[in-house]
Amino acid sequence: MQVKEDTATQILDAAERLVQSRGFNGFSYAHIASELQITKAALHYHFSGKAELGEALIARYAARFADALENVGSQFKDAPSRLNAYADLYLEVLRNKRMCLCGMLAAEYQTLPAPMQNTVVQFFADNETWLTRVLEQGQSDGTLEFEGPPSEVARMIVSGLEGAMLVARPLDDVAGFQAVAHHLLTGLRRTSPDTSQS
Amino acid sequence: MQVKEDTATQILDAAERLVQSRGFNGFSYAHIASELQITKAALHYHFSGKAELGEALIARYAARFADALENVGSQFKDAPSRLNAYADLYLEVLRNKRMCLCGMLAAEYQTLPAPMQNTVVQFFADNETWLTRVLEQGQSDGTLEFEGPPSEVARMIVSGLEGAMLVARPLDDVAGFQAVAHHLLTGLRRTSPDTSQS
DNA sequence: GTCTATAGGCAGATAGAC
DNA sequence: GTCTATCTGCCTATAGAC
Repeated sequence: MQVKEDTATQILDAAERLVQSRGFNGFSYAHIASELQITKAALHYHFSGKAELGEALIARYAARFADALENVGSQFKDAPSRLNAYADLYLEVLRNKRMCLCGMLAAEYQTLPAPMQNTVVQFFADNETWLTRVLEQGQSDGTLEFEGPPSEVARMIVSGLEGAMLVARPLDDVAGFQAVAHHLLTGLRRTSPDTSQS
Repeated sequence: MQVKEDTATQILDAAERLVQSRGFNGFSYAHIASELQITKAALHYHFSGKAELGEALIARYAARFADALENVGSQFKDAPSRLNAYADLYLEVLRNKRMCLCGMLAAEYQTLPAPMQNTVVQFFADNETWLTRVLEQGQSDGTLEFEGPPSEVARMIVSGLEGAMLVARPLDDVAGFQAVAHHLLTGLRRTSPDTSQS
């Protein structure tokens, strides 16, 4: 592994952390420049403008997330385990004291350049598609049980996890996030521990 | 009712709408001024700075929300109805194409002045307290059934609704929000409609 | 209460040297 | 690739007239 990443990657890393903690309207080229000890002008060499940097940011994030989903799919075979692993992806982001990149951008949606808006929407659509398939799988093999269309439940999972991150950060309550994730997912398990009489 | 509200109220109304749609870092005094057809300087007469305006904004929003919760408590007596009415408060905000004020500020939390941060946290705490009481009531009288501490379920409801708003706005999908709210709340009802054979 | 005028700073961005 | 220097514009905020 190289000791130092290339500048473009360093810029993306810094920008990503800044957006996930402060929002797209809450950071500037000056923030990144001072952190990397280079000038603002140098940033423009790598990313022509803030909008282009933002697009690159979402593209990399979405690609990384897609990879993570693929890993989840290969490491876990049953639907409940896949859902747990999915929630753990969010948990790791929160542990780094960050909001989901696209969750943050969703809040600022109305102020974003159109290309960024479209990519944010695509991110949520892709997540729901993946979740829908997992839910259908669990419903078919009997490991999951729920009412209504799987796509609606998928939306509930995405919404619940995004909202749990959103609320957990001001409250500085990682355990609260985990509790919400647990409640969201255990409600879908067919083999609930012991709710009624055996 | 008066034909024209006083200027301070008009400013709060405009600022509220702007923050709920664009975020605290996504609007400026210039936006409000042009909307109300007055100058930026006039705004400073009513609210000395953006931070003070922000504090006033949350204070009014929280007071209004507290009133709404009181109304819900007096209009509906059983826990499931109260939860439905609670979710409808969020639905109305979304119908106006807005994000919950404190949900938006939660995203921008790290960039907010300290007094605003504290009030945002208080908002969520108050909501969870109210919901916890409703959940305890429903659990006692048997209209609700769930596992784990009521406070955790309260957190799940707040998180789920906030997240559902967050995601619904970019997707422009009010129906999706309603579906999520339905799934979140029906999972708590003891008398589920007809999940198994009759 | 609202205005004009302006201060002082930071934003995103560019030109051109090295 | 990175720099210095600079531009233009918008930001929050203030002074002082009306």
